[in-house]
Amino acid sequence: MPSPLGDKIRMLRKQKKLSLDQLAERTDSSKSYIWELENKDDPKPSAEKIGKIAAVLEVTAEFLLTEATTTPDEAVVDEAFFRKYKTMSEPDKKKIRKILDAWDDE
Amino acid sequence: MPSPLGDKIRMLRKQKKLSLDQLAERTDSSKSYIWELENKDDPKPSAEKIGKIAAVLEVTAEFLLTEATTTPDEAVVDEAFFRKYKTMSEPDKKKIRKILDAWDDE
DNA sequence: TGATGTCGTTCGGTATGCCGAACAAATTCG
DNA sequence: CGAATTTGTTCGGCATACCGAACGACATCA
Repeated sequence: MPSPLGDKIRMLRKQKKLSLDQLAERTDSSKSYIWELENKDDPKPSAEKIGKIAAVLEVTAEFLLTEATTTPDEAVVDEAFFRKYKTMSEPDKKKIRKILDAWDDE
Repeated sequence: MPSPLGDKIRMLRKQKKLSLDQLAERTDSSKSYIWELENKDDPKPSAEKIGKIAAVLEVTAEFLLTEATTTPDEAVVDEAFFRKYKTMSEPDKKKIRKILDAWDDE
């Protein structure tokens, strides 16, 4: 019954050898709530909590929240793409963004 | 009485010429709630809502939550773009890459 | 053995995130 | 101008995020 978010939190917490109490303390939460995040069905924490938890666990909030749907080697290609994008001029980048923006308007 | 978060949302929303209703629709929210985020004292939205709002406004969630200024700098916009790109299907991503590859041999 | 401590689990209550619907203001258009 | 439409605002209420406190499970150590 746990969620991907819960699994990630538990895994990272144990990796850092923290108890529920310790993680709770460092994230201004209660341990019962950390437990809920790890074990309940579909937790919907606030941005604030996720931010603090991510900081303590030394990952990005994005990592905790997204489903990691790409394979590692896809990720490499994506990173390369992003690097190239960043070398472009601002007006050109804007054009690319526009293209992406309009992508799924039927 | 508005918060920094509220100011940023309002600013970016107007910049994109969206009404409360339109932004609400695109973020699976109600317009009354978007209004609350913009105008209430100390809003504490869920990570889910902030993620969706950030995506539509084309900034990062961290920018909305932590940054002091109301206007995102280039890096924030780039990062938001990259996140949006990563949500696309692999074939679609490939097309975008092709476009970028063909960019500078005019 | 049983006292002490640490860890995870459960649960009742409170605050508030978030909603829909009604209302007010502004804007468009005849 | 007035009617229609679009925008922003207010408000009552449901659902749930988040809490503290009590509980059981397990290890440690006298």
